[in-house]
Amino acid sequence: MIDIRFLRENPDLVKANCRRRGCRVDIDRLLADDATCLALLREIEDLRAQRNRLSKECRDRPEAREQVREIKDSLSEKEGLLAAARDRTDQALAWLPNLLADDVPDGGGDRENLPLHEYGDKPEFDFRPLPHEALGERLGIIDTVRGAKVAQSGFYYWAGQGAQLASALFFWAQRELIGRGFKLFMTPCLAKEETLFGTGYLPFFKDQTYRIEGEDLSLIGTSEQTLVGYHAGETLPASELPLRYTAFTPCFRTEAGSYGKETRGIFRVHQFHKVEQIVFCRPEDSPLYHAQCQENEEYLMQALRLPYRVVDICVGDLGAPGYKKYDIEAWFAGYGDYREVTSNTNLTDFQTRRLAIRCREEDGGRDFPHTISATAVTDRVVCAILEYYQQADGSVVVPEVLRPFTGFDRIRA
RNA sequence: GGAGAGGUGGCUGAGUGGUUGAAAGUACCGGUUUGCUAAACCGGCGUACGGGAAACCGUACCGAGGGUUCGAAUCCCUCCCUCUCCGCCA
Repeated sequence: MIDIRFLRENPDLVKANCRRRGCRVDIDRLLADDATCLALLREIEDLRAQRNRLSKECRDRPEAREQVREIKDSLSEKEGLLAAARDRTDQALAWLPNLLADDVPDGGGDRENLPLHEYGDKPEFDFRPLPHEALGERLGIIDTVRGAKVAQSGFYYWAGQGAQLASALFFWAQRELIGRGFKLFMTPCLAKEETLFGTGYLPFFKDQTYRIEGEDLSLIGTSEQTLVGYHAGETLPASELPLRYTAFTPCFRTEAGSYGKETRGIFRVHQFHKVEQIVFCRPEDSPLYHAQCQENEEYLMQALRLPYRVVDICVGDLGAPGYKKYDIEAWFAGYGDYREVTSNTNLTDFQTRRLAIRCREEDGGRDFPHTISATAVTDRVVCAILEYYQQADGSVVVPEVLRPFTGFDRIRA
């Protein structure tokens, strides 16, 4: 949420931001509605003050009651106008995207993200490497057919050694993050609209959300929603920041409108699994912790020995709540290209404003903390492992760091 | 799912129509005093929004939303949540 006072004082800046992001909110109309609200608010508060004063006299002076009644009539009329104007401003404000960091690259979509650096050597094969879906099928560890039978196309099973490998990865990643100061949670996998709105998923990604019929509940698209929402309405002592939270949850996305886009394999599915990193920090510290989360992500990739590159996300690919975002794209040997496996976003105070999460300094000063939301690992990382570690005989070697958790060092058909 | 109880400030807890934004206690902050620890005493101590250079003023807030009334924490309606007992259950 953009601070309405910031908008009043910097309309041109917000307009420029909207233009850059292709956001169609009419700022002038928003400001006009806001001015109406302020004017009405002043009138209403004056009337209420009069009413309160007069009604205290009513005991001794019953004739004052008639005056109060008149005030009430004009009050309720103005209150109606205020409610309508406020509704319009809230609506517009809800759709206003976050500001952008100065150095966000231009660009209209994911093709124009800016590669920053690469790590690791792409593997050389003396055979033709397979994509993960082919490997998964041959090894009997990815079952999309039964996923579709039991649920729907876009769902799948990890089976046998594949499920063990995935579990090992997720468990290992959680342990690593705990070792880096993160507090582990197991969270609800459903959340109410307020929570999805507060974390910026609504209204922007409404069509990506599975909603439970007849309930104010939706399946979470990420544990970011439940981990950030955890502190909704709270005031955090600044001395306790940063708070680092992690959780492993399933993530549900309808992927409406993305049919035909990367539909092969299990790269884009309705349910995936993710270990998440969330940081709440003082506003001035968010670039620091954004970098720290990035370092954590890269550390995990490096420990797995997966080649990857880091890309700086351009305007067109940066979601409305984001201020600055980096993705890690792992090398998918069978696919023959880099593909997104994790992302790391500095959301500044966009979420904390919506969720009314504040921090209080020792001296009593209050502010909205910033949040960082970064992936640690997902199923996509398992896919990258399969493609990178595949062998000529069709087996897949288990990355060394995961062997203590899988109990085997190779997946065979 | 059935029956009952309840939601007031950081916490405990008074308050059933009129200077109650809310007693009291506790916690916290400042001060005084007493060898230390501690205690005693005095003072302060909610949030948000609006106005103001500021002091400060106004408005709103006692789970949420409506209603009654000149006036609602207090009365009425709806909803939400929590707790206890019973049933069911991983």
